[in-house]
Amino acid sequence: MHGHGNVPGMDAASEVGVDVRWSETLRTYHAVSNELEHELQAGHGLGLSDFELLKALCRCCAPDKGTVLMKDLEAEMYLSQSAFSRTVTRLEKAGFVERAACGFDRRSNFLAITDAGSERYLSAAETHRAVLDKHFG
Amino acid sequence: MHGHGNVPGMDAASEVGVDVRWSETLRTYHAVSNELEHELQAGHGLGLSDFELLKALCRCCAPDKGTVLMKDLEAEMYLSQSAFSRTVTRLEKAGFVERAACGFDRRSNFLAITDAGSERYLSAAETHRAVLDKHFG
DNA sequence: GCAACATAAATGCGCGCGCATGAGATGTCA
DNA sequence: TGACATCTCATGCGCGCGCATTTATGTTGC
Repeated sequence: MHGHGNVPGMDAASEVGVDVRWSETLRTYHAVSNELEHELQAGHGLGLSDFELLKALCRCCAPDKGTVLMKDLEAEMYLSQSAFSRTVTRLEKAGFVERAACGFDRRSNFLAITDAGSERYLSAAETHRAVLDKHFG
Repeated sequence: MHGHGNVPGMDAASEVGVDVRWSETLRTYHAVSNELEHELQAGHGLGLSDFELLKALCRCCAPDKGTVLMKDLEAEMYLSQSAFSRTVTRLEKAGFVERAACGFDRRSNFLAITDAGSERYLSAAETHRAVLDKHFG
């Protein structure tokens, strides 16, 4: 049953190790992301992708201007282009983010975080850190 | 900005460490699960949850009988009860799994893997291992 | 200048997920 | 026994996701 391969000895052991690493990743991911999702939603009205986008926006934008090109921000995230676009729409409707036209390329948009977005992110980040500390600390 | 807490010194460093562990989990999870999803779907017509259910079914059932109570199998998986139920329905329609009534509690169902399910799982497991080896090996 | 191709973002679509609820079977207790 | 809680599983519903396509621009080669 076990061992489809041709190299005997520590082959099976290393394969088991790979399995263990993956199943621990799965376990950790589901436990933490489920709790993050619930806590962020209940406490701050944010989904995990919403939070991650705000986090990346705070991290990537110039400290003075607070603005990034959407495509650059998208590259920082684990989301498809369409999911990213809709997350931006969601956050814009909530007033946490603003699209701004780019002067030299009218296909592109800048993205800026609003004051409300900044405040919401900062309070959500405390919840976020608390959950992470609980699981990893 | 950093450090909302009360213990100075290595506080900030440990918090960063927690962040890094979580973001690495996120990165690994997305990279591996996306590739697993694509490879399993393209090569064997199975989603990741389908595969994980077959895997748990092979692992949990008695070696001779090949059958488990649905609720027991559900407890082994990172799926809600409804998602689990629908995954079973999907796999049953595909002919990889069979529901069987439980004699002494008519609420319950046994779940059994079929020969076709076993074959499909075994070939998919090779793809699965290859992807895992590529990322972790 | 213009046709062909490339890029940024939005949108139509189907799918799998979780939550809430429903349907049916079983357990409990007066 | 009858009323009611509990358990197992299925289903209605809305949501966020990725894929494919569309729309609007830019860019390149002739």
